[in-house]
Amino acid sequence: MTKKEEKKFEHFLTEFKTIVSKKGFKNTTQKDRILEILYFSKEHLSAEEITKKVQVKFNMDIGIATVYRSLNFFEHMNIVESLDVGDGTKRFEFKKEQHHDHMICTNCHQIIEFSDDVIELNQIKIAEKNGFILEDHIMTIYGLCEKCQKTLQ
Amino acid sequence: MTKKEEKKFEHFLTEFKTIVSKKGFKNTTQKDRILEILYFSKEHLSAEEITKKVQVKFNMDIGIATVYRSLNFFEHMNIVESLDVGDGTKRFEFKKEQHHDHMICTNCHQIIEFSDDVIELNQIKIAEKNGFILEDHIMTIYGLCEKCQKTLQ
DNA sequence: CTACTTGCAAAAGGTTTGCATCTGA
DNA sequence: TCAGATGCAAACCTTTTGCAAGTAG
Repeated sequence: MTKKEEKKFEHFLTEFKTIVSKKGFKNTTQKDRILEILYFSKEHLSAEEITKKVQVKFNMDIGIATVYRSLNFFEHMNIVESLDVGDGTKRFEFKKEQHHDHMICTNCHQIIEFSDDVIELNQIKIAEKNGFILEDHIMTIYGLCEKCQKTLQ
Repeated sequence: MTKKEEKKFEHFLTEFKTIVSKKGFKNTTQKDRILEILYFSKEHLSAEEITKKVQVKFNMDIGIATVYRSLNFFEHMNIVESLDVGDGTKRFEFKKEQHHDHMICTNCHQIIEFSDDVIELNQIKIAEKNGFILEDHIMTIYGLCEKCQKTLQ
């Protein structure tokens, strides 16, 4: 990761911790580390993977329960979102500024991210039409990726 | 359910059982009953709910393992699909002719079905653009339904 | 007959919870 | 100081699996 990205993260973290304090929660090293792993991860991580990455990168052992509790906390704080890939575990990712959706290979579980304005717009329309207050949405396309198409031939 | 719907189901079941036989699998009363419950259910059912409904409607006890195995079998046969509502259980529904997506209330977990041609079309485009062979897709919108908007005020 | 199914109970696997201890503010 | 956070282990829940017995074709 570049110096610039690091700065960006540090800035985000400082701001986030202020909000946490204001809401009466406490900032801890554990939360910081988990967040840092999520922030810089290009993959969607499971709780167990996060635990391991924290151990490797920061030489710090965190209880898996703490990881789950932090993840739920971050989800409530709306800075992390979870995703069901269909491999039996919940996976988490840092919520980027711009929304995106996922395309998942049913064979190798590889995840490709994409975003599409037309779909975004239509989701809003549909929610309105049904009287829903839109909170979030998941659009996941399942299929065979190019690599697996060849492998399975 | 009307007589006409019953006829339709019987016809479907006969046809499906022929395919099952051809593929070398066996037809059983258990599978028939589970399928009948799914076919006529307006809700998306969990394995446990299906087990209970079979017991009530047909006065027949089915092991939960059998229900799960049948459900997986039906999914492979492409006549049933599963859905993650976010309440900790997998839910199943009979695959209707026309595809539809789901809008789920994050408070009461009520499910509204909808379909939207624009979204369907764009999914195909996105899959193509990324070299995926489209198999399936999930489009789920999360929000607060009208009822819960009032309740939570 | 015999390969596929079922049912039971045990196992598995992910996630949550109770509780004593610790710690940030 | 003390409410919130952590870590451990146990508990929970849903789903899967091994195996002996049953049954469709």
